[in-house]
This record gives sequence, C-alpha cells and structure tokens, in this order.
Amino acid sequence: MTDVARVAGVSHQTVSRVLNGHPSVRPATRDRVLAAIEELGYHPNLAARALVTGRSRTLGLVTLETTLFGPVTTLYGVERAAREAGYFVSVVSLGTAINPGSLDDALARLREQSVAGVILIAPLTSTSLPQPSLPTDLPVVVVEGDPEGAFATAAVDQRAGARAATEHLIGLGHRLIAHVAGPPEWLEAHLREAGWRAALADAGLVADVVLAGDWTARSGYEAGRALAKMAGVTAVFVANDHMALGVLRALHERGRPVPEEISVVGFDDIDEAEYFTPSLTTVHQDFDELGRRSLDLLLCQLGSSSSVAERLVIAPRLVERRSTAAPEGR
Amino acid sequence: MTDVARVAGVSHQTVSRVLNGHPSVRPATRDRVLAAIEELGYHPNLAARALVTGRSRTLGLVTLETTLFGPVTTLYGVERAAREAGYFVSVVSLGTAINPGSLDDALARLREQSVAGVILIAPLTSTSLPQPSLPTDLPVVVVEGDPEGAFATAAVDQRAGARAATEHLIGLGHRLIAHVAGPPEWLEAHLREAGWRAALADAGLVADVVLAGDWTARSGYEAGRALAKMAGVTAVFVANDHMALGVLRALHERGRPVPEEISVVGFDDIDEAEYFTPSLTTVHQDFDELGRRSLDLLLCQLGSSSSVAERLVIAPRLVERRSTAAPEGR
DNA sequence: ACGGTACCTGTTAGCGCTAACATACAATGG
DNA sequence: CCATTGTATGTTAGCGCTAACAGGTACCGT
Repeated sequence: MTDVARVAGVSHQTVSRVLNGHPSVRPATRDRVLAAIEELGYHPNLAARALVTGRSRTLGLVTLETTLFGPVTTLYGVERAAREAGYFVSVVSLGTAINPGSLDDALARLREQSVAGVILIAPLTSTSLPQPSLPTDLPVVVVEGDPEGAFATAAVDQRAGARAATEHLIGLGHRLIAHVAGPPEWLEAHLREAGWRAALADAGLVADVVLAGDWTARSGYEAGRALAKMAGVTAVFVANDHMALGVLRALHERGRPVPEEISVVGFDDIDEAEYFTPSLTTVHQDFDELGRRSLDLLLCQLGSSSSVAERLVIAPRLVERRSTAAPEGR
Repeated sequence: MTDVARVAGVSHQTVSRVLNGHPSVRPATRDRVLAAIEELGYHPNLAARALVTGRSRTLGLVTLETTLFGPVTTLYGVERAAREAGYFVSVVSLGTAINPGSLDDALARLREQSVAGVILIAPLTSTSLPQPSLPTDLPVVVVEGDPEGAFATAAVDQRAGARAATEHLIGLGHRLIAHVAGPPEWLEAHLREAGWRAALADAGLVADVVLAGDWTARSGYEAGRALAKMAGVTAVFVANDHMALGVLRALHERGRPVPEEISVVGFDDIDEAEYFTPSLTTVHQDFDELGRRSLDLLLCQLGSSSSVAERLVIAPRLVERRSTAAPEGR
C-alpha cells in the first residue's frame, strides 16, 4: 500500500480511502491511485483489514458431511449469495460421526476465524444435533432445522409438502396410504411423517403403516419388499426420492406394477426423478432460493445487531408425474 | 492476550509461546498461562496472527457449482483432510455459467484472503476451463483435471476405468459396443471415451457408435431411445451412472431387456447404482481418498516451496452387477 | 480583507500477534 | 571463583491496514 501511495504521489491513507470508496477524494487523485494499483498489481491484505476493523467479511458455513441433494444444493445457494454480497465462505463439515462436541468445535473454529456470522445447515432434530453452548455473540441462522430453538431459521415447509403429497393420493381415491419414513434423527423425516399423518387424519383415514428408512435407495428397497406383501396398501408416500427409487425397484421385482397396483410419491425432486421407472411424482423444494433467503436473514441480523429468532418459510410444490394414479377397481 | 498475560503474571510473549508450543517454557508457567486462558475464555485472533506471520492456515477450494457425485464427495474429502491438518477451507464456486474471467476472479479472491494454497476441483478440459494467469506465487493442486498443465494434479485414472469397463464387455463376448459420452467440455468425458476406444482398438473392434450426452439422466434417456433402434449393438458403456439410469429407462420402455438384449455399464458407482433396474455394473472411484491425497500433495508443496508438477493417480475399480451379461446367441 | 465553511489530504496511533533480540538466572567446568 | 553455556522470560518493533484527528487550500459572504 505504501508502494502504491509512493507511485501515486499520495499518502497511504488516501489509497485506503480510494479502496474503501470514501467520497471526499478528488477524481484526478482517485484515478492516479487506481492507475498505481493497476500498475503494481496491488491487492489489499484482508488479514490486516480484519485486524483493524474487527470484521472479516467471512461467513461460517457448517454442514453435515452428506452428498444428499438438499444440503449440497443449499450450500451452493449460500455460497453464491455470500459471494454476491462480498463475503467469503469458510466451510466446516461436522463429519460423518456426529459426536456431542463437534458442533461446538465447529463454532469455536469459526469464532477464532472472526467470522461475521454462521449459517448452519442442520436438518437434524434438536435432540440428535449436539446443542451448542449458545453463541449469543455470534449471529447464527439455522437452515432446515430447529424451529424450536433460539436462532433465526429458514426452511422449506416440509409438513406442507408432505401434506400436499398425501392429499394428492387421497384425492386420487386411495384409502390405505403407507409411509416410508426417513431416519428418526432427521427433523425433515419427522415433519414429513407429521404432514402425512395430518392429511390422513383430516380425511378420517388411519395412519398405521410406517416403514423405517435411512434416506438410501437400499432402505427404500427393503421397505418396498415389505410393502409388496401387504394386501390392502394401494399407495405409499416415501420421504425422499432416493428411497422411492428403491421402492420402485422392489415393487417392480415383486410384480406389483406402479402406478397400476400401487402409487408412489417421493420428496425432493432430484434431477433423476423424472427418469425413474415410472417417472416419479414428488415434492419440489427450491434450495437455491433457500440459500439466498438464509443469507438475507443473516445479513439482516448483522445490520440490526439484534438477534431476532425470525422464522422464514418457503413453500414447496408438488410435481405430478407417472408414479401415481387412481387405485384399481374405482 | 495482554489480559491473559496479566492474570498469569507473565508477559504477552510468554502467552504466545505457550500458544505456539515453544519448548522453553517452564511447565509451571505453562500451566498458569493455560489456566488464565481457560478462566478468561481467551481465543487467539487469527487475523492478527495471519498478519504477522503472513500465513493464514486457510486453503482455497475452487469448485464448479454442481451437485454431481464426484465433485461434491471430493469437496468433503478435502475439507476433512484440511481440518485434520489444522487448515480452514474457504470455498469459492465458479457458478453455473463459466465465463473467461471467473477462475481468475476466484483465484484473486483467494489470494486477497492470503490463502496458503488452492485446491481446484476442475474436471473440465483445459480449453473449456478459463485458463488462469498462472499464479506461480500460489501453490495450486488441480483435482480431476488438466494433466497437461503446469500444476500438480491428483485424479482417478479415468482411462483405466473406462478400459476396464469396456474390456469387461469384450470379455463377455460383445463385439459392437456403443458409448454414451459426457459433454465435450468435461475432461472426464474425453478420457472415458478414450479408454473405451483404446480397449476396442486392442481387441480389433470398431468404435463408431458414440452418442452425445450431458451427464443428466434426460440425455441418457435420449441416447437410450436411439440405441434401442440400433440392430447390432449388444452393449453400451455409458460415461456416468446418471445417464445410465436414463439409458435403462429408455431400453425398458422400448422393450429391449437389460442385460438379455443389451448390456449396460456405467461410471461413478453412485449410491443408487445398486438399486437401478437392473442393478448397474459400474466403475467405482474413491473420491474420499482423492480429497485426502490432493491435500497431501498441496501440503507437500507448501513444505518444500517447490511447485513440482507432480501427478498423483488413483486406480478405479470395476463393480460387476446385473446389467451386464454375455450377448444372446453365444 | 477577514473568519467561516466546505472539501481534500496527511499524520499519528494502534488493532493482536510473533520474530528477533535482550536480559536474567541457574548449572556446569576448569 | 569466574567464564561459559543453556534455559526461561521480558522488551521492542513491526506486519498492513483503518479511525481519528490535524492541517491545508479554495470558496463563500460580509
């Protein structure tokens, strides 16, 4: 910076002013400084700036180590939004084995780094997710999780999506609708099951066929084999598309055609869902939008310095394809 | 730090020494300092440390904005390895629309942040990927890309994987083996096609049925429809599992049973591949290992400060499942 | 002509930390 | 007993930057 100042014939402070867009710099001076910067290939040292201002323009992004469609897409959404807002994104994953202190460790790491705030992609239930020793000094936005907690949250309305999926099946005339659930430690698994139950209850139907899954196609396959043997079940709402793939495979193997004998609805609308056999009716979530809105929420907190526990909800959308139809004999 | 020093009754420099594990600190003194740190909840300011040392213990990770299995898994692999080595990971995605300057922008952003080095997940061909104005001052490791460039690279041996897949089909007795290729701007698409060609050439077979795809199940589906009409083709090597899914769907629709009439091999071994109909024979890549080895390569460069253009290759592995069989009439 | 008020630019201090040197004190050997 | 080494600690300077204040110059009204 001193070099730039010397070349431009000004003081280093004037260079700083140009860099920070301070208004009272004469255009001619500004141009000379910019020319010197260009000539020397100068780039400001952000560590020095962070040291003196106390702000690092870096956000922490904590995520589970999963290649699941939702969290990954959310990650990119947040990164892009952050970049456009002039922030860096420091990613810390919680690893595959989540132990009690791992979230604390992640937050401690990020606090050391003087991040301005943290976005936590944590689709687990509060009890499964190690509770942090509340970092009230650090703005946090939780994405896809913890609607009961003290933090601001942003999420797609899982319950509404599950309800829409189930009501679609009810509307087609199905009366015994099973559910293949996600793993119990995932909040989304609970909410999707809750939405399914609520829709059935509203229609006066029973909700007693629940099969446990773990998001993988393999677990969906196991559930599908069990479903194939159940006589009365004419439809199944599967908690995500990957498990739905397994269900389709099992039903196909067991000679239970979809949708003729059994209708299947998934959740997520992954890119491949349209190319399953048959193409999958599912619930679409706009994760990109979610990332963007989460960042807005965080920046809003930074601006107002008030840590309001705001709730931001994004509506999902049912995508009807070929895996659902009216039950036979109606 | 001054506060800690006062509480412990030492100088701030002694606190610094304790923090950095300097040997000549008396155990009693060290304990007092650690107690003071604990008592005050002190955490070192990394910006200040980075400013004075010139090293930020942060790595840049540049990636394409894709939810494709490989890049995402590599990302986590790198993050975990970096965390274990005590490094932060700052992620910059190149966005969906790659314009000429975007890689330069990403590198400039990271250089400003004083990252120690950069890991670039860039599975595109050198011509498709915007070439950076060589940052010789910044250690770079390219993952899954650019074997001709000046940088150190780490990659799974795509050509060997494709060759293994094709040789598997040849071994089963297939003579006319088609290929569904990835998009031309992807290096991996080229290498997989090259491996296919090489295997066919070695066996004295022709390699003239190539269908263009773009990694998506949709493009695979289109390719599959075309394949279904081709009389002599008894096997197809598809450049990734997602397209293979589309191929399977199209062949099923057109009444061409797999593997009875046509054998299909994919590439990637995504979690779902086992649950395709039929389960997919494919090529497995260990992306986790890849992430780890890439980091090793980068840290090695940092240590030796020599920017050797080392090549690190990881062997893939063919996974045989139910989508391949000997051609009919043999 | 003068003080006032803009506007522009320079000077100084310090953010929290580590490197380098300076100092103190003990242990050792001749 | 003193010089010599080693170990443990303190002191000083400075990393590159911004905030706060201190000039300096031009322009205004009176």
